[in-house]
Amino acid sequence: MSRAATTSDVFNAIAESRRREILELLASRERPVGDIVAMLGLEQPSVSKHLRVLRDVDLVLVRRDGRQMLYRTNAEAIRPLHDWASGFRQYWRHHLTRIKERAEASGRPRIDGPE
Amino acid sequence: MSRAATTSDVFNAIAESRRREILELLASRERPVGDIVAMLGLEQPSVSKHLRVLRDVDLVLVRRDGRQMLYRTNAEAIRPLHDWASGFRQYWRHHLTRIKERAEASGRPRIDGPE
DNA sequence: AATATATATTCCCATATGGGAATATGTCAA
DNA sequence: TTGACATATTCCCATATGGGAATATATATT
Repeated sequence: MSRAATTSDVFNAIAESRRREILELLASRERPVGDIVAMLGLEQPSVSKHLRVLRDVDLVLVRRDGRQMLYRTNAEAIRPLHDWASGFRQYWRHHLTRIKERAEASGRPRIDGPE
Repeated sequence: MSRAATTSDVFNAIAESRRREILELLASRERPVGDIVAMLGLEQPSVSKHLRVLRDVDLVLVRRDGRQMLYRTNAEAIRPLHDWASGFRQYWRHHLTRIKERAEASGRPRIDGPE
């Protein structure tokens, strides 16, 4: 097997930094493709291809307005990513904090149980 | 140019679901490679290769214990990902909810505080 | 209809996989 | 030293890019 498709899920889709930039641009307001091309300095076909990937995983929504296609970020689709990362928050506190907590709470059932 | 290397950054490294599973396993405690192989049902070389990628972007830390290599997740490295996704939180609330909140709570401190 | 404008798609190509198989490396035990 | 155990690395291969160039599609304008 080879690497998973960029359109297989949100995690793969945002692996590309250009696509993350596009999502940032389209988060606060919808914009036509041409604006993205101008703002990021990419080739138009390149932007269209990235948008296609983002659309396939529902990270952006589109609507037509005359000859323009107006894209905007579907922030809701980024949530799973945020939630996944949030699961690690409890572990990224500084060591000192963790040691302190452990000392203060000795006797308490294992915080860090098996599995 | 082709697709970016999985070791180019955290975003590319976690694009692979197997690697995300490994990070979850190693978040609460360090474990030898063999345990990961058994728990995820993957081939040993495959696990070693995934661990190599995770190491290259500092998503895991290692120490040797006899012939075993004990790996554990470096949660701190997942933070950039979480932070990036957090930037979109303000946009993923439902419209109705947002409108309602705005109407009811003008002036009230944020329910959904920072972090 | 003919032309211009805005996007999308297709083709080609160098590159980076991820899995399987085989092999190398490192460490402990007898 | 020899053998067993635990990991890591290398090779091979099918697949999926992402960028550039060329082309197709859709819509507005005259």
